[in-house]
Amino acid sequence: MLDPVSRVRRFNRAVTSAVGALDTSFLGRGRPLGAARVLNAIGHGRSDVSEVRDYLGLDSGLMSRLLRSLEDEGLIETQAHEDDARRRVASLTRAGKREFAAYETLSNTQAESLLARNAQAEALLAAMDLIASALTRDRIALTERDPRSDEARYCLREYYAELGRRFKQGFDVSLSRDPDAKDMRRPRGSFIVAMSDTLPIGCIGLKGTDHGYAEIKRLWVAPSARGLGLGKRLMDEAEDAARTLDIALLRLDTNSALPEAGQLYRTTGWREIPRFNDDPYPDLFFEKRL
Amino acid sequence: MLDPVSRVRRFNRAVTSAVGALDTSFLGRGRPLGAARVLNAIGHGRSDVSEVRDYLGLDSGLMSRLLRSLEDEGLIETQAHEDDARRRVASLTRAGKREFAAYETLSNTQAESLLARNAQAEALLAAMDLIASALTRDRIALTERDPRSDEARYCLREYYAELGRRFKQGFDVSLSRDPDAKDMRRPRGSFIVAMSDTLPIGCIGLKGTDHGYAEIKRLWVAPSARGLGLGKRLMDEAEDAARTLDIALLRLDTNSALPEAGQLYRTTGWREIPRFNDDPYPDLFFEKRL
DNA sequence: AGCATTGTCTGACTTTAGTCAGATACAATG
DNA sequence: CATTGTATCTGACTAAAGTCAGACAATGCT
Repeated sequence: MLDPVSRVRRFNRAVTSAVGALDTSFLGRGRPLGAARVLNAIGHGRSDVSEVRDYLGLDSGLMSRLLRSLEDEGLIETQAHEDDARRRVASLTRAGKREFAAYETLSNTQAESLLARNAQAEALLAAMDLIASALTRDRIALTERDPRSDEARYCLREYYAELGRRFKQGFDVSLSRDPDAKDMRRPRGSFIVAMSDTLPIGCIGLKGTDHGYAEIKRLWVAPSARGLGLGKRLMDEAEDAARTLDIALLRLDTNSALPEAGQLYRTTGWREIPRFNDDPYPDLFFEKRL
Repeated sequence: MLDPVSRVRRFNRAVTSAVGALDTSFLGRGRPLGAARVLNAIGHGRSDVSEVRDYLGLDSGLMSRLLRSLEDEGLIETQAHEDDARRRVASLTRAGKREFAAYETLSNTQAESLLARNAQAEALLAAMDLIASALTRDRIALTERDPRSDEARYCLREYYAELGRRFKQGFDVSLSRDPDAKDMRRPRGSFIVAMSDTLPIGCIGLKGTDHGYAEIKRLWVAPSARGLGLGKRLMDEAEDAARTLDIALLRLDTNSALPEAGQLYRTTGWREIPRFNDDPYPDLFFEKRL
């Protein structure tokens, strides 16, 4: 009843019935669930037939029939892939887009009503983020993004907000050496965002300089994604990016108010060095040779 | 991507595939899901056929056939209900108990592996409790329990622990006027536990005295279940219990370090009165005439 | 060019889930 | 004791999901 396993299982039961309710609402549009799922997968940008099939785990025969039934309804069109005529690419027709939008509205409405029913919506959302990150930890994708992209800017905002909370004196980005976006773009550098499904949950910047080394900047992991080893993965990815850019020496600065960061650097081959810049915030400096 | 609705939907997707995986693992025992669900419902103590049918939402014809197939497998036996021969009662055979235990092991193993994969298991469990409570808020059952039952004692332990955290001077139950269990049993009083599925998430005690009034004691709501109006429901239930016991006057004491409690009393017809006991912890005293 | 491989489609099939209209046996009621 | 109601069961049906073996065309490889 009260042990951890029971609590997980209670959660499973609660969530199973909630998920079942969403499935049921999807049936309200007069189409079997299988066809609805294919339509939605296509609507969400999975145009390649084999991609949809893998995503939904369908047999190729079944997949083909579901496509046919959606075609008969006039909701999708398929054509051969331009590079490989064996592969087929599906797209929504005008009617298909309308139908997809109707499913989106259903999903959004049920999500909104869940939030509206709940007084402590922010706590609920934080709990959902945490669980979703834990469940999809094997599917966290590290992707190179432009440092000015929505995803990157979301991460940076969250990162600055967290520094503001953790530094006694707060954090004002204009006082810090804010790296120029172009220093974190290839070929000078790189910016990597960790995506869990559609949510950015971590980032790291590799900032090129003219001093014979590159800097690691803006390493951030969302609170909901801590404990998954994501910081290490981001760091490894940034080091790989540095190697592809023929960068042999990395430096970074950090603050002793972020002990978990210092710990990570010390255990992954970084060496503490004297201060190498005049940024007012950091008080710890590291270097690593690749 | 980052708005509340997207976060809920990301959670839904993450959880759908995790839950789907559990269903799939249940298929590994060579039995359709429907039959497995019936077997598990019976294993969990739902012996009455109509009870299982309601719980699983099955048509009576389908239910009958699933029972038959489990009987053919030698996993269950059915017999007429002893008070009403129309109703049937199902029970597991020896082989059925083994099979049920195997399903339990599957569920437990997957729950354990989820926890084991995760460094921050306690945070994950807290998030799961919160979400499960929010999703099942319409199914929270208030049930009278013996104050010495496992469920009641779990609630009281949690209650004392919370007081210890919230009182500056801590909380030592031996210094407080700990109500005797028999004062919170009928006919002198009552003890009510709020159950969400199998988890106790709140409690309240009605303690009989010999002074012409009864006291409300040990009103507690689990952190994961706050914001659902559960405190008010527990209080209403305790007042109802008092009425059935012909108690006309209620008193309670509380502490100003628990502002949400004082707020609840003030808005539900309680009147502040002078101190009526010498317990060292409370500093606020209320009375309500029924 | 010849041959194996790949991606999709078709037809024939099975299993699972679910519906619905009686049939049957028992219980409650006046 | 007849009537009405209730719980379950049976038979006949449908829809949906899934499986499997081959067909077919395009592609890749030697």
